[in-house]
Amino acid sequence: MATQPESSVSIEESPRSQDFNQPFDNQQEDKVVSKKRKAMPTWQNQIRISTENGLEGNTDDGYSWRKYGQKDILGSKFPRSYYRCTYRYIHHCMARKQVQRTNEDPTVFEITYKGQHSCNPTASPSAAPPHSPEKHDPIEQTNHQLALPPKSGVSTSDFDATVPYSFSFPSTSFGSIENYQQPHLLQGYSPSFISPTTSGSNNLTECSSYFQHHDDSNSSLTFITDPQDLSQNFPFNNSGYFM
DNA sequence: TCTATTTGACCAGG
DNA sequence: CCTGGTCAAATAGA
Repeated sequence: MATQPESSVSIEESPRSQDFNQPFDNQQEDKVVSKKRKAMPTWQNQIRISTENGLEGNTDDGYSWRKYGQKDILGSKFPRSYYRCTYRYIHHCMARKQVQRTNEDPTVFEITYKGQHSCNPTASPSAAPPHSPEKHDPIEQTNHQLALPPKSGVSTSDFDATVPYSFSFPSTSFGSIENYQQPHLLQGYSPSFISPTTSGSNNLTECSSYFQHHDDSNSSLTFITDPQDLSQNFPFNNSGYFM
């Protein structure tokens, strides 16, 4: 049974009192429910899904995401999906992703990435060959609203590569996921903070665990793509958000 | 059978 | 008080 990832869960993750457990009974609630949940890099990306080709709809950035929740956002016509790295407990990958379809343009998906990946992308050839003709990517599941006709055509990725984080998705060139680079800003931070104790497995991937610093004011690693950049995609409001 | 997804409820922050 | 975010249990699919 030790093979089950759950074992790790019980060890790493403490049972969060939720139903009928008093949070006061904990003896080490010191870190339980950390007060500061922020202090993590956050950047947004807008992915436009061409109605003619769902290729862009492939929000898969090369990592394995597991949906852990969906909530309706006030003012948003579509619910927001919450994803977290599949290897959260395996590699302490606290990377999360939020996908929300814009209210005005259902073809545009606003993906908000939170945290950095401490695991390697699933670029494994055994998992997804670069020549994958077409994978049934569930897009954003909730496509019942607007079924995008699957079609194999040219991908007109209008995605702005203005982002300083080389966040260009393999739109036209599939298979070059390896050059997927995350904001190197992390490197400039305190990468010396590693937890070799638990993930002592085999440094298959250096954990650039930024984790939470003592700071929570605003000097955190919160960086978002230039608001102006968003304006280009969102003529609705230059405030950075629609509506 | 296992894994991923779904849905509801709970909690914390503003 | 309301909204957003997360977890946990149940269900579906492979």
